[in-house]
Amino acid sequence: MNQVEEILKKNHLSVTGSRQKIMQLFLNSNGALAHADIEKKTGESFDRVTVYRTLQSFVEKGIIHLIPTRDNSIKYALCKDDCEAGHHHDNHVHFICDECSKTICLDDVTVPQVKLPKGFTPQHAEMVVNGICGECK
Amino acid sequence: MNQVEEILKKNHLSVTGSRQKIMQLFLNSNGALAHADIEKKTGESFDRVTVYRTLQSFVEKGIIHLIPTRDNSIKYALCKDDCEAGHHHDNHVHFICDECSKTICLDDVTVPQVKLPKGFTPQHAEMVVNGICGECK
DNA sequence: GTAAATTTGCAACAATGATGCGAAAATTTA
DNA sequence: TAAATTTTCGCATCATTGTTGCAAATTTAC
Ligand SMILES: [Mn+2]
Ligand SMILES: [Mn+2]
Ligand SMILES: [Zn+2]
Ligand SMILES: [Zn+2]
Repeated sequence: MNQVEEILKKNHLSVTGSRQKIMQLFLNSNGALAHADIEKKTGESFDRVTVYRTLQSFVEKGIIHLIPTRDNSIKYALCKDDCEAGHHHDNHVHFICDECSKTICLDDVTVPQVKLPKGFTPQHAEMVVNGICGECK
Repeated sequence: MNQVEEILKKNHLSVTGSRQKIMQLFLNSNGALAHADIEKKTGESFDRVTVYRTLQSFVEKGIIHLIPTRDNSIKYALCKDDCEAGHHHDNHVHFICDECSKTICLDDVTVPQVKLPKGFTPQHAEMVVNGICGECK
């Protein structure tokens, strides 16, 4: 049983062509992927709707997480092992390169806490940094 | 000359019905506005395209700024006085209430700096905090 | 007040995403 | 391993969001 199959089985997802191919894409890619990237790379293999539904189920199972971007395009990236179905707890900073426009999970940089005004109760914080990445500099 | 007209003139925008009405909405509202909010509140007055273009020109002039959200819906809020055309420099944290789903500029809370891995050069950072706001708690 | 510049509304289009449903594929059962 | 059951897929269809070109209307400048 290969790595892809293992991940799907572990998360109680049936092993189908689209899921295998898309999961493999995430494992190969070193940055985050947009829906459009995936559709481009899977070529003619799958229907657009299937790609949407596959990404949704991966998110629900805690296999991948969404990354908010300033231009409101959704990106997806693999979660670390400790995310569970229905409850993500990655809390790392994301970096978007203005040069190559790659989106990178900075797994080792945690989102800092900020002191909020009286009355505000924080639940979750996201931080996205734009700039030039290591490879483009 | 009222406040709205003053703001428009100061930013070298011709004073038109849509711009006046939409600017007034921002001045009245205490939170950020989505395109849909604006369309709802301006009722039948203007075309959808006009609202888009009005918001765009306000952003370009540095009158309002975009707020990224986790669900990838764009929100807009008034900039502080020191933003200029083509170059925003609000760098405050934004808060989104999970209860009333209001989006609030925390003007006094600046986005903290984070130490990035070797090679990464930061240019701009956004931080969005979700939780319960002062009024909902 | 008139000419020039800008903005508006409309039509048309593109991109993104959701849903219902029958056909196909995967998993379970025996 | 074959049949029964469950799940997923692909297609058609629709909704929402946002963009563009262009002629008509409005605003501004003179
Ligand atoms: Mn990440
Ligand atoms: Mn703000
Ligand atoms: Zn780069
Ligand atoms: Zn609230």
